[in-house]
Amino acid sequence: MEAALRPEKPRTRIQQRNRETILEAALDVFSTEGFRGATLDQIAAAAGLSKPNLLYYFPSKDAIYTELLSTLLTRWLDPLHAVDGSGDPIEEILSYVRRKLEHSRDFPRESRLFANEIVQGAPRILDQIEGPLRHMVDDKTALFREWAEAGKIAKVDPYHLIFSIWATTQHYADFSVQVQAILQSYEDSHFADAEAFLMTVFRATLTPAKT
Amino acid sequence: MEAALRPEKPRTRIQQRNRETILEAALDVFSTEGFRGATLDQIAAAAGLSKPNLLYYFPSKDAIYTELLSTLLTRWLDPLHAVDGSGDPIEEILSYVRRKLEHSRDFPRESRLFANEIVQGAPRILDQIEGPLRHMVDDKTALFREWAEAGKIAKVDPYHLIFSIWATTQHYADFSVQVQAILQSYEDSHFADAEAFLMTVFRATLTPAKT
DNA sequence: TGAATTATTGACCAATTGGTCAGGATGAGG
DNA sequence: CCTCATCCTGACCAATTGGTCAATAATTCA
Repeated sequence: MEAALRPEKPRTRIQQRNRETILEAALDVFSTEGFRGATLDQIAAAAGLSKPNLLYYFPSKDAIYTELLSTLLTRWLDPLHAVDGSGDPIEEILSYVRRKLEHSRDFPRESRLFANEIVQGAPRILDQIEGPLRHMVDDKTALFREWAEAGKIAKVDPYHLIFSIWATTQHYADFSVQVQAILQSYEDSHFADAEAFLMTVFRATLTPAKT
Repeated sequence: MEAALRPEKPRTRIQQRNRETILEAALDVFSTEGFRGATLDQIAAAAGLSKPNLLYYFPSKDAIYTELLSTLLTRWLDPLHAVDGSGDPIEEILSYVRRKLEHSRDFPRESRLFANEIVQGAPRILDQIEGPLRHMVDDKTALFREWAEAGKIAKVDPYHLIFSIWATTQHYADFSVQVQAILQSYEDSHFADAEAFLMTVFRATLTPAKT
């Protein structure tokens, strides 16, 4: 049973190390070139391995990409999972924004890989989106709606609220070239400003109108 | 002089028609596959022409792509150009948001093509971004800053304001697959909701605090 | 109509790409 | 030290891809 779900675990140290090296290099290449744009030769070069050696550890280019995508998606969803009814609603949502922004700062390649996949029609991840992702969003929007009914946050469309959080936070990873070209900041210095700005925006949006 | 700036204008009717057919088909293909992912065969098939015939009208794959990109960029920037000091500041900015959202609804392929290019590091449009685009943004942020000083809009970072407008509006084109998977709306029906939501967000963000 | 210009194509090419395979190198365990 | 499994590679392959070219078809226009 276990074996059926996770058919292969790396056995030797070498396997462990090389699989990781490959995935790391592949993330670099796939995130800037997209699936079709990336070549095994590029990945092999980036990993410091020969192309046949890549294919000793992974059955195909597709397999590398798919593995990256699936591990990526869980991490992408994690912050949303953490949103629950325990704390102050507005602070809860603002924390989510903050976590997503940190995600963009700390894992920009993952964000770009995901962006590439979605922009191009999500050909190999659509079922994940229509399944788990959609369900979790449905869950959280229900929670947001409760909060709105109870007057704890302003009455805004919860789906579009989530979209706007995704859009504004991911922007700093996905469009970082543009952001840096405009701000002429070559480090991550602008993330602090971005956070301050987004806190203002979402606090203003979510604070209920005075009765 | 004129000729130097626009070295080649389509001469015959056939040229006019076929160049347009090709660009239209190429927009379809490039926007969903990215530059490297797209093939001349795909574009030729989509255009209903033979591959050598494509290359009779355009010198290379690159040339088709570049032509699309440059015409696209001007249209992308147009709405920002239209923002000036003539009207009420908040309404002026909200109009900009509305126009950008309409752009996403009416020209999603252009938006995705642009997104593809930027996500992948803007290899063939970076100078356009560092030049004209950045200058216009610098212009408009200066205007926003004046408005903020004068107390006509809230004091928010004008650069991040613009980023957030781009991010939230383009999201509906670039990530339309995701949006539609979550909302399960297969038409553009959600654009009206998105507009209402974004109007709320930016009005709340820009309305100055009561003194 | 007929000559000149423009449009179109099949056949072809060199380079690239994902992937295979037989055999050799390098470990780990006894 | 020997053996066996793991690891690695050069050489190779078929398919794809951007692009060329000579020859043919269609238009244009006098």
